[in-house]
Amino acid sequence: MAAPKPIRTRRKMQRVTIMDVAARAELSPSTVSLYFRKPDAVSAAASEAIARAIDALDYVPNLMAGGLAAASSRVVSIIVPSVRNAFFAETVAALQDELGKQRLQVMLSHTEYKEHDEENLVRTALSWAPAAVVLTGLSHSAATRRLLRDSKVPIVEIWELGSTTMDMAVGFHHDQVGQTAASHLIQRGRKRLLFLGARLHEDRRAARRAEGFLETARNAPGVTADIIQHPAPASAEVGGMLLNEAVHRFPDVNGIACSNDHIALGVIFECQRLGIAIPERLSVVGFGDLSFSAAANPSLTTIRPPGDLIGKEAARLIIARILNSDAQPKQAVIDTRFSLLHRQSS
Amino acid sequence: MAAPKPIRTRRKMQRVTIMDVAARAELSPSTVSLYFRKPDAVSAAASEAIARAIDALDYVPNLMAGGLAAASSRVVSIIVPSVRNAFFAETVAALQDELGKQRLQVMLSHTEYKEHDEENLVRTALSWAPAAVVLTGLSHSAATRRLLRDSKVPIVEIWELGSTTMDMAVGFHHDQVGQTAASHLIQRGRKRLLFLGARLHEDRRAARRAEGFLETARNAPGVTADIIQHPAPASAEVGGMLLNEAVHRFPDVNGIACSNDHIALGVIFECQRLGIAIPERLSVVGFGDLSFSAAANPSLTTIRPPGDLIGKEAARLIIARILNSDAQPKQAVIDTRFSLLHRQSS
DNA sequence: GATTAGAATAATAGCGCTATTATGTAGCCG
DNA sequence: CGGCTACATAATAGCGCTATTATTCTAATC
Repeated sequence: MAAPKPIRTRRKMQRVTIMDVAARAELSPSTVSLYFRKPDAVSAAASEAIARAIDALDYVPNLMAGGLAAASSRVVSIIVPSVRNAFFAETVAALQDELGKQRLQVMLSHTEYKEHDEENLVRTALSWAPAAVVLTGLSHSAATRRLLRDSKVPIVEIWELGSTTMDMAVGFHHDQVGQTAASHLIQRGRKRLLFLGARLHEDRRAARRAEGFLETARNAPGVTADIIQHPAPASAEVGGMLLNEAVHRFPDVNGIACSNDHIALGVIFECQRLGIAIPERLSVVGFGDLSFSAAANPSLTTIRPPGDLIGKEAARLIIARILNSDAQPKQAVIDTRFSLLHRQSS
Repeated sequence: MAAPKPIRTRRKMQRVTIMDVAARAELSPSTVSLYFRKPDAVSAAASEAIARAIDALDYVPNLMAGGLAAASSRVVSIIVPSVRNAFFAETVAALQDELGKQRLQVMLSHTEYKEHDEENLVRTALSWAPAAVVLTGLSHSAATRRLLRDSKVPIVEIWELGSTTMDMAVGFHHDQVGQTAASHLIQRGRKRLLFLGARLHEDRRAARRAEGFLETARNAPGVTADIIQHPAPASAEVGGMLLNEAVHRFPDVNGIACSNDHIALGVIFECQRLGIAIPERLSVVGFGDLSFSAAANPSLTTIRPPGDLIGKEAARLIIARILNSDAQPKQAVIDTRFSLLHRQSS
């Protein structure tokens, strides 16, 4: 007489699995799986039976099991400096919209401008065997680069263009933004220029805009230019403080470019308080074209970065790469440019 | 003579697995797994050997395999109306900071205020066996509720409080915001009040603020109040348009509450253009205390919702629930309140 | 020094799904 | 009408990890 077989293992589990669906539809699990992955390969009758079973059982697929079996997931990992920042929020939103259409999920992380955190975030991102990784900017640690290269995952670097690219990139040249701002102010007859910047020590892209600005301004005959900066994140309050410092240190200033529109808005308000006429006595150029810029008084001349387009193009590259996964991956660099919106403030 | 055994299956795989690490450290995979999950249970010598092996091999754990085996993941799924919206961006950032400390990953989705999309997003979220789900607001479809209830996953509803809660909630009462704005204007001696709102048909929380405003205003003796709205999302531009409509339709208006600070900013700019003195002829109250509100000219009286605190508290509840997963889950409702910041505009 | 609790490590058995291969079944041709 | 292709479905064998159970190995006790 055999000893009663003891129940040995007890495992947690999903309530409804693909096996339950298959049983109810009187088909094999393989066919149900196929129904999800390649619906066209399943007959109409089978499809209907499966759909009914799914509905009746309220089946929710387990994407972790699927991803493990397929050795890949439908997750796209996005790492931005900050979600609080309207620029990146716009790009993230666009990415999510476009990727969502292909049933790709967004996993979001932010570095809060601490670049050395990026490696950990990338490591965690790769733990999910993502379909692609989106990074902000071009400067990444050697370890981060190695991790990503070894993983063979498609990479898109966004919001900045430069000389090197890991895989794909979508963005624009920030030094050109600074150059454009300077050129515009000079064209408006301004000779004493300032760049007001926030957090330039951490925000490399803003720093590059400042450099481009200075370069163009100092190469122009009869024009002088300087940078005034503040370590805090950009805000209207910081903009007001910077404007005060500007008129104190450089009373003859007549052209100002700001690292972004928050700063510029602060400048506008502070000039109203100080009775400095814009644009008569002082021309102001911003960066960002934020939601308030066109409605400001005076309306703000600004340089608009195509945050939305960056997201859309990045998504397009990712999707193209995924659909063409057998083909030789080819590098892609998309320069989205930017546009100067000339309004009342200059 | 046996036929040569043909190679049958070929599978994609991770380059370095926990088995490789174990082999290199001359330990079993179990011990390596333990090293990750309960480091204290592994001897110092073993820990060191494992750490060395991980480093040498550049091992990246596969969280999908881990999640599948453990029947749970370290993902927290967050569903907000819009990441473009500074309010939610702040909360998402705070959540991410706090959850990140516990090695919990954020998976983000947005509905763009289309409530009927929420069910699909929740379904996808649940496919990852998340450790928790965070939803915005209290109104969810019956199917969404059922999905979530059946999943037994901890739920936190944020940014709104009301009579019912699915599981846990962190937020405040939006009708009280409207009441506070109205009371404040009345206290400042204003009798002809307006609420300027954007997208009230989709943004239920803004609509509730409007209701609260109207209720309090109309219950006050000698006070009249109306709502003017615009279907577009809130922006300074819309604010300017609404102010124009306001002074046209109600020339005697002397107190305005706005559905948020973008609207209020537009009102301020438009009043500057029209020569309407704030606060002498018109008092303005906003909602949000956005980055520009304190720096505006005049500085904007506004009601500050604690977006950051909401994120922190939500994270706290989630972490507490996860750490106490064996205990009876207990409902929790946290009223974060909000605060009126009295500045120059009223 | 035999006994044993406790700590550390190892073996075992899947988690739920997909990719691959195998099988069955029509449809078509010479 | 045998044989072949194309299509639909099923069987098979894991993906890389964790939870459980089993086995050591140490250290403490009498």
